[in-house]
Amino acid sequence: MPLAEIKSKPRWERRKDARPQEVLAAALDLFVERGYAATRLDDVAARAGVSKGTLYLYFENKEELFKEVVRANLVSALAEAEDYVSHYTGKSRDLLRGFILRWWKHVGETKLSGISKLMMAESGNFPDVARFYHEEVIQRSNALIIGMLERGIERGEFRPIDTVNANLVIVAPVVMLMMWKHSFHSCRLEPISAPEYLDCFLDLLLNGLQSTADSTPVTQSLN
Amino acid sequence: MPLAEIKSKPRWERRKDARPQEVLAAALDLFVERGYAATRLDDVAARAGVSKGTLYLYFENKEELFKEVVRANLVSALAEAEDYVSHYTGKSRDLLRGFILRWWKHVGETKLSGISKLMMAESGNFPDVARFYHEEVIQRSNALIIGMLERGIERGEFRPIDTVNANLVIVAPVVMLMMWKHSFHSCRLEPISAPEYLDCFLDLLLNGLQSTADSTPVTQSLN
DNA sequence: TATATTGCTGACCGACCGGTTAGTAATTCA
DNA sequence: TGAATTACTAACCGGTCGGTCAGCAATATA
Repeated sequence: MPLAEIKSKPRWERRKDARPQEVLAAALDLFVERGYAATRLDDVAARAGVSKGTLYLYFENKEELFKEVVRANLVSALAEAEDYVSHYTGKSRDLLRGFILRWWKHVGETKLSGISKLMMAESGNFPDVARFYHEEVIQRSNALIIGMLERGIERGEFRPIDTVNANLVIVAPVVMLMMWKHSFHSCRLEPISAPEYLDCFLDLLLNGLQSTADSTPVTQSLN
Repeated sequence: MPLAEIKSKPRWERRKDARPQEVLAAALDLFVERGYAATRLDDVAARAGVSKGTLYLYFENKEELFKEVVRANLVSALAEAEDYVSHYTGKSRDLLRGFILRWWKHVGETKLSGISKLMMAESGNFPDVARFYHEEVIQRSNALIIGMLERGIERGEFRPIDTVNANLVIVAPVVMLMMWKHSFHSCRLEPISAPEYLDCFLDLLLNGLQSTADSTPVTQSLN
């Protein structure tokens, strides 16, 4: 019914307010699927249901679009995590476990994990984006984890260790899990089971951290 | 002295035997520096001191060139590691520590770490290369580490744990260290100290693995 | 020195992609 | 209803890059 359609529907609509959100959503999808460099703005536009020119009405260029995607998703998730940690009153090991499991739930097992993967993968080729991400996400997350480790050591719950390096060692398995999800998925016959992997990791980690003064057994649980 | 040069030097030489090695060396450098997709064959050719056309005399295309780089470097290093492990007779914890430190020395702290990073970063966009790397490198390395964990558990040196997931958890900090070297180096004021990081990691890991039956203290050393 | 062989060059092709802009059509307002 | 406004489109531009190929020049041979 081409004739009817011409009457009923305009070829496109003016929707100034809704466009930015729709573009951000499309961009998130594609950046996660293909990475930064390999994402074509033509495709972002198509998925958002607009033409490429429209992107440039709302975003300065590819880099700024990407930054907005990060701000709208990861930075906000990080703020929530900071809130969670600062209000926690229980044992340090439960705080650390809780933080890691929550981070996995809110980032790792969602699309957002693709952003972390992408940054590890491509920051070398895009120093400006790298600096932005390092300041807005990485440094804040590092401070958070180091703080938790210091808390545990001060309270005699953790062995005294090198917190700066331990932070990196702790982050590594979580980031790697996110990366695997987005890298060799086409090769692995059975994908990694995140709950089992995290159980195994937390078991090793918390046993490795435990102070000899604190003889409470390290229990495992996913909540 | 352009006139003298014309007499003394030909504009180029025929060196059929040396070319492939020189191209492989140049390709390794550039793949490590920029990643797979971002490496231009024109640049590889320039660094190898030949024209782009020459690359195609010795390698079918970009993908095959990359595979040859991997074979000539990583696959051979892996074969040596397999040899080391199969001939080891001491304690499992020392075997595991020795394996990790050797891997760091032979791969992590050399250019080769860039290849591991590159594969994590781009395998999603190049499924054929991913499959090749998964079969030639990842699966073999997994088998090696799982074997060491089983050895430790059988001998009562390690707690009985989920070896498949533990393998991934153990690899993660090492791979991440390799990746950091090639990703946010432009942001970090002081780069991560690999020896301290690995010390911290091995301390946490070996304490986390230790069986209660085996009360020998976990000592630290870098050799 | 003349001829044959072949390693190598570099100009070229076509597809791709970030970014621009002239023009068009949906909407608003008098 | 007509004019003014502006959100939006689509064709276009310049630069890039993997891959090709006709021809040239370095070597081998005689």
